[in-house]
Amino acid sequence: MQVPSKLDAAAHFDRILARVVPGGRGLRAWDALLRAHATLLRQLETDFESKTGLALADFDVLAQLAMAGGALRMTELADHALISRSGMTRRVTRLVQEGLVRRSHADADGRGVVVQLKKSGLDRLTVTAPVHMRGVSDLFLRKLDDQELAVLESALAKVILDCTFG
Amino acid sequence: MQVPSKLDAAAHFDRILARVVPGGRGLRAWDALLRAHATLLRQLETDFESKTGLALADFDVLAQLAMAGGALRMTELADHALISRSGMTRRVTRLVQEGLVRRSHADADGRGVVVQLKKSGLDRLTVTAPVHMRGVSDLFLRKLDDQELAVLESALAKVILDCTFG
DNA sequence: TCGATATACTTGCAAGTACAAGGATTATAG
DNA sequence: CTATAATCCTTGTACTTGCAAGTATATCGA
Repeated sequence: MQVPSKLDAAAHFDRILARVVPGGRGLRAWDALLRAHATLLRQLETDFESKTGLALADFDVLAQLAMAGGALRMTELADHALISRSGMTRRVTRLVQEGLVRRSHADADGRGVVVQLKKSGLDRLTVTAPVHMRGVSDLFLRKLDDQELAVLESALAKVILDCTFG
Repeated sequence: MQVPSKLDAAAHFDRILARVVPGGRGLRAWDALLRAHATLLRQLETDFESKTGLALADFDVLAQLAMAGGALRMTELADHALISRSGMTRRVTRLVQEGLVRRSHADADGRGVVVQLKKSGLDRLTVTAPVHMRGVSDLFLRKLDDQELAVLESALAKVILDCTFG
């Protein structure tokens, strides 16, 4: 038989699930995490880019730099932004071309590159940050109460892994 | 001044944040969501692919088909898998080449394409599903108690949007 | 009935990503 | 002091993605 019957497929899959995750415990939470992340980010990226002309990924780099006091090494920047080092190299190249950040050499380490936020970058951040924060607030924060946010924060913090990208 | 001083950048950014999100309410929850998703998926994808030789994205298609009873239209499949229709076209093409699913025409709609899980696809799913479920269980479910999972499920369900991809 | 519009899927294309390899510098061990 | 290994970043390459346009079918309105 090439194509399993309708009932077979679903029932069979359910049995396999039940063997590893009894009662499907928490699987709906996992699914909700995937759906919430995918749809929220999709919407936030689209809205942000259309309103500001800036890619949300580029905004994130500027914000990470600002939160770190204005400068970070390439590797730190990549870790903070959750992308690979090679990806960050190209992203920084774009931001340098747009005049928002500058590259300079690390004082103590000849291999290192320090990315610095320029005034124009901080200005751009100043204008665009409220747009993004408003988006996060409207689509996420305002829909949840303080207790929910507290549980989200502590629970999700427990499952964060320490892994590098690329 | 090309490069803002260290204190300026961070303090300035904090002030902007505080204007839109007083007290930074819930922003750490948002950040935890992004980090948890990125690091968990990274690890799960790497582990799963190395253990089974199957891309996690392909596994997801097979699982969605099984849960739906064995067959879905292209558009439904794309919606379930949270990717664009064009992306699903290519993914299904790969799965057809591997002999795991088949394309057939929708009975009532000449435009439609129905993707059907084949026996070999269900077999592949049977072998690989425990690997993925075990990963989700180890990295996510087992680290959280029932109450945390319940709050995650209900809270995240509230923020899921109804948007299409591509 | 027939033309206009909408929907379903596929394909061309541009953009982004990660992996692997490479060049440069620093750290470590003998 | 030197050789080896480790680290930091960049570049080559292959792959994946989504958007926009194209083709085919279906639906709606006059």
